[in-house]
Amino acid sequence: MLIAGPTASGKSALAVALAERADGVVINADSMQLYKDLHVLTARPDAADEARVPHRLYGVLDGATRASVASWLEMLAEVVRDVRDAGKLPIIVGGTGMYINAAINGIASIPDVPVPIHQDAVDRLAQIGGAAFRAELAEHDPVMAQRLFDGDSQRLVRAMGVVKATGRPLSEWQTDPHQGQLAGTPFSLAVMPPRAELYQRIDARFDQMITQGALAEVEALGARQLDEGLPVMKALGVRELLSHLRGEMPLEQASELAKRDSRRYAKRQMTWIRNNFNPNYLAEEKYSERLLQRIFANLLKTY
RNA sequence: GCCCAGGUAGCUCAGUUGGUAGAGCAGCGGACUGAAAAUCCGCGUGUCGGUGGUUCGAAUCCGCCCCUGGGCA
Repeated sequence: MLIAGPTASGKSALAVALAERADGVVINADSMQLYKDLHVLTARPDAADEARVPHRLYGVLDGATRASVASWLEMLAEVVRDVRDAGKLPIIVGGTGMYINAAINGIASIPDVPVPIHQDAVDRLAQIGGAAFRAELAEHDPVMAQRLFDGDSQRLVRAMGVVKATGRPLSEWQTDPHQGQLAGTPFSLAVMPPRAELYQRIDARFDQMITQGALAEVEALGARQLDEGLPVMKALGVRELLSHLRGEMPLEQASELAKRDSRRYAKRQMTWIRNNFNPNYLAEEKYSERLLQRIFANLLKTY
């Protein structure tokens, strides 16, 4: 089973409820909840949830490491196999569209880009700017250069790194047969609450995170002096709360900015779900008992 | 009650000597193939407080009314 939804939609609560009734295991498909450093701020399931049903792939990586779709997909394959071997139902839940997409469709098998080559691309881009960098990329991978914008630094660097490291354009690698998708056809669900209601929940939840210790968490993360480019450092709220802790802005302002970023993120997630995810069941409301009953009815009808 | 200053986008405000309006923020739509809570692309969303008038033409000028803030009583 696959559950997608924007942040604060209640998809995790739904996953737990379904797992309880269907002898399932909840498996994380959320890039930030992979890291152990930010328990509260990334809204990871709490001890009470974990006591109700088994959870996998939550807080399994150190913040100093860099996950990727590919590494997640590998971990996922192993976990799903374990869960199935145990005769339980895997329930994959998360808001990271690219991960969910990989679970359904797999990904092209592309060699790793060595760190020095990646770093060269990063430095080069910073030095000559996006437009010139993209022109250089066009000499190695015209298809990708055509497809990307000057400002899309992340994809430009990735494309350059791959072609330099492998001698073959990323645009070609990506047309290779995809691998690693899950076997079978999952029952898929999307939780898409009304916008205004979701935004209210996001705002309220952030205040709650603060009272539950998000600040201390971020302070501890900051004390580790990790590279600012690491994924965990990009979690929503980290930048603003660190800024507040350095005395650069009042907590209230940091909160407002973090909430705004979270709302924008939720909007991007919903755009992704609308246009890239075709669920067996679309719930345009937040999680509730009634919703659960309707989902079960639908499930039985489908299978 | 009188005197000022204001009422323009969801918010804060611009708006030349009259030619039916534009910035920032918020917001909305979209892309997404190994950092994805990332990284990008696109879009003003409007009874210019109301109503009469002057004018070919009014957010701009005049009258009256309503509302907000400040002052004087």
